[in-house]
Amino acid sequence: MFDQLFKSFQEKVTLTPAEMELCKSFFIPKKLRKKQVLLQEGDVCIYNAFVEKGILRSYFLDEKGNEHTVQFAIEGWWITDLSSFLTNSHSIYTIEALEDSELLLLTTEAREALMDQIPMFERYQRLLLQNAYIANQARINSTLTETAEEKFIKLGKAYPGIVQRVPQHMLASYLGFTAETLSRIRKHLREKE
Amino acid sequence: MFDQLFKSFQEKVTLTPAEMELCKSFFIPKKLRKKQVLLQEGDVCIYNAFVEKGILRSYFLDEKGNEHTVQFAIEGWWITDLSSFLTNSHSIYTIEALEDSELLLLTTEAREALMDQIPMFERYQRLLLQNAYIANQARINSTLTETAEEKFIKLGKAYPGIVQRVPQHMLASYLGFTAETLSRIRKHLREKE
DNA sequence: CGCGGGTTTGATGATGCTCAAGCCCGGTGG
DNA sequence: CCACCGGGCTTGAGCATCATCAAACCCGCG
Repeated sequence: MFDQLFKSFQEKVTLTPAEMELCKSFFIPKKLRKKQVLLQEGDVCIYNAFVEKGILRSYFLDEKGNEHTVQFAIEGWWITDLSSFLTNSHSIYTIEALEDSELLLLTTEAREALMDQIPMFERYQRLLLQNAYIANQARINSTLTETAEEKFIKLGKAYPGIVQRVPQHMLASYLGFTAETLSRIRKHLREKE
Repeated sequence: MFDQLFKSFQEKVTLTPAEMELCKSFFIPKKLRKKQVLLQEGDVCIYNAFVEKGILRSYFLDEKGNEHTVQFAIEGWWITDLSSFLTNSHSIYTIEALEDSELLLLTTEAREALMDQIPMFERYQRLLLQNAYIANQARINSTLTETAEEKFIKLGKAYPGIVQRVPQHMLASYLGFTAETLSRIRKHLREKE
């Protein structure tokens, strides 16, 4: 149940066995079926979710009704609406499971308590935030400099696990173009070889 | 000299007068003339810079030689290449002054020391990072959903201080389009009224 | 006064979007 | 077991937005 989580800890910080044991009590295990929703647009996001198994995504709708995927999260990743979670504001995002999934949830209070009791957990959280910030910066640069085809190729290289497990139109909405465009890109790549 | 910095502290956390006094010794005051460079592409970013006076920007060049502005920073803002600063990697960005400016610099070591000695400073840093993350998320959403004209209007509303003080082509490169397009957008907005 | 960076304007073109239709395939109910 | 349904993917035609390239203009500064 906590395999992926502890693996994630160990990649960034060092926790004692006692601390790991203590951790367990703060997380709420939760299973989601495919298409079930963890956070509904308009609600306040009260959970930081860690994915033990499965795959989720967050997305929002613009005024024209177009879907924009913000993030995917597979095993070993965190997902939440940080803006809503941190400021208790209403979220514009929806977070849903794309496969049957197993999560470990952390409420705001549990997170604060953990940071108080285990200093290394605060460090872990800060490192996560730093990495997320840097990844977002890279994503902005990518939208400014790359063509649709380059973005898709890069995504495939960076996250092959995601490209294979997710419907095409969601990849397209993540990369910032339409499903039709992605279809044509794939055709073009096929014809190249 | 520290007016803007202490103002920024007070907006986010509470420091005792003694802590404020202690802080001062960790910062390195630095003046930059217009067009002078704080961080050169290829170097490792060793400073977190706080702007007391003036205005700076960070930018990078893509393979075609096009300039992309990443961030502007006016009085009361921080600017750095966080990715390079935190991981000691070579920066792809250049940071330069757009006007004669006065900065307060924080090295990696000074930052760590301050976080050790003043817990509220660590909280302040975390809040900055959170805000930066949220702002980046909003910027990504904006590029996905808005037209060039909408982006420009929004920028004017959000940061009128920047729009007035910065050359047009830098605004365009920040917003993700060309100087010619921005010129046409401005013409269009003029003709509307 | 002349230079040069920044901005404007015009003509043309590429990239990706929209709308519409057809196809493929897996799931469901008769 | 088959027919049907529907979601997702593909394909095509026309179109909108913005980029590119080139020229002219404007204006502050040396």
